[in-house]
Amino acid sequence: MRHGAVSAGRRTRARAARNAWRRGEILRSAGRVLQERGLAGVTMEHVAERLGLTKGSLYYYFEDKEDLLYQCHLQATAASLEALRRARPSLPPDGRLREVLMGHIRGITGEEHGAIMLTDLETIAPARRRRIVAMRDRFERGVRDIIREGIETGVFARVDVRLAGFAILGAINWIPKWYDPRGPLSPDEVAAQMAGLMVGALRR
Amino acid sequence: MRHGAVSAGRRTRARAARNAWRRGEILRSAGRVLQERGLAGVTMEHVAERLGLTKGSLYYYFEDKEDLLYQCHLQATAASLEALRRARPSLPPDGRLREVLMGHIRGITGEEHGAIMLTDLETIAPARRRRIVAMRDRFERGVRDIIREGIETGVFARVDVRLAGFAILGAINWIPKWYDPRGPLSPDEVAAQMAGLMVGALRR
DNA sequence: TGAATTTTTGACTCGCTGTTCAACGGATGG
DNA sequence: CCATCCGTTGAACAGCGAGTCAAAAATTCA
Repeated sequence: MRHGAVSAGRRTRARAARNAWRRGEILRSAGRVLQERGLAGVTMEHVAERLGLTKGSLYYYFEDKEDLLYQCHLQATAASLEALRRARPSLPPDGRLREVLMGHIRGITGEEHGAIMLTDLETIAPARRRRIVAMRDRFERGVRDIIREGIETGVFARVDVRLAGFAILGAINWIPKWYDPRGPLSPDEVAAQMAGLMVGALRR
Repeated sequence: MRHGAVSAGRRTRARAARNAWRRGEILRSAGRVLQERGLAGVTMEHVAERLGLTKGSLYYYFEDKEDLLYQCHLQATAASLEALRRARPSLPPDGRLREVLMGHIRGITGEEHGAIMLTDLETIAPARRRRIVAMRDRFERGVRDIIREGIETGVFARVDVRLAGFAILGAINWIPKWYDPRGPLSPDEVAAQMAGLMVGALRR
């Protein structure tokens, strides 16, 4: 019995892990297709095809297409928030901002959850959209806080914090439009160079 | 006969002007709907509805949906190129860049051809796409040239020209994602402030 | 006014794509 | 070796939305 229970537990856990991995695979696939064809051109079949599945299978893992898109957004936004959380508070504002931005950029250029930031939130129903927007706002606020602190400390020039935040995040979110992973710059290099550029632009 | 010919000529010209105006109206309508619903959510019916027309009418002015989108892109890109052309060569690099960017921003935030820059070019067939890309490249090259000149003149800091160009244009192209025309900032104010921010970031 | 021309309509077709579901195979556990 | 459950299939359906077109309406011109 105990043995049986453990065994059952093991099975379930292994299954669950497999399941989660599959979900992740689908999300990545969706991210890549999204980047290639643009939101307007993505079909469930495209997403499935890329994994050698049929579109029917996708519905075993996700409620519907919107759910799939939503999870993509969620994951991408969560990754950026994670970068914010991770930034070592011991660093001065410029160093800290650099870390946050690099994390954000890596999340966007990496394979994990291809640049969904770009796609329109308009296609997602209000309830789900609110959650994404709330997370995104929290991230933006975090970035602005660092900029503000930098100005007060005298490390950064006296810019309009709100606008500067928008400008920096816009510059970053735009990266997928021109960045080619097969090009000479690795994701890490882009992250480092772009983050350096931004922080350098703020510094005085 | 001569009279008849002249009269016919007049008629044709007036008609053509009306026709062109209508086309422009449709493009503007498409631009606005595009901004509201995102490329994935735009239907021909939406575009027509906004003007009190039926979608059938649109096909009198445009070949198909792709053609409509293409013309939107064309107009927006042309406007930015125009800003580049207009920039007074007598100005120093920083002033000239400021003028170009302001023109570009006004084109994006204005009513004329609402932010199509945002939407994916992927939905447009290769032949047409090439033309848009060529124009966009010409614009980007123009901006980079100014940046380079500024660096050589010593007005701008020694940044990576390519990356700086991408960053600046990204920051600008992202504006429609957060800018609300009904907010406190007029399009001209946004243009002035953002352009100022960019040029200030480059200046050394 | 009447004829000619431009513009708009609205109903129709048709392909595409999201979604469902009953059935199937394959792995897992006993 | 059987029973069970999981994951996948592929066929079917439904609805949406692009595009068509003959006919109607509006406009222009003589």
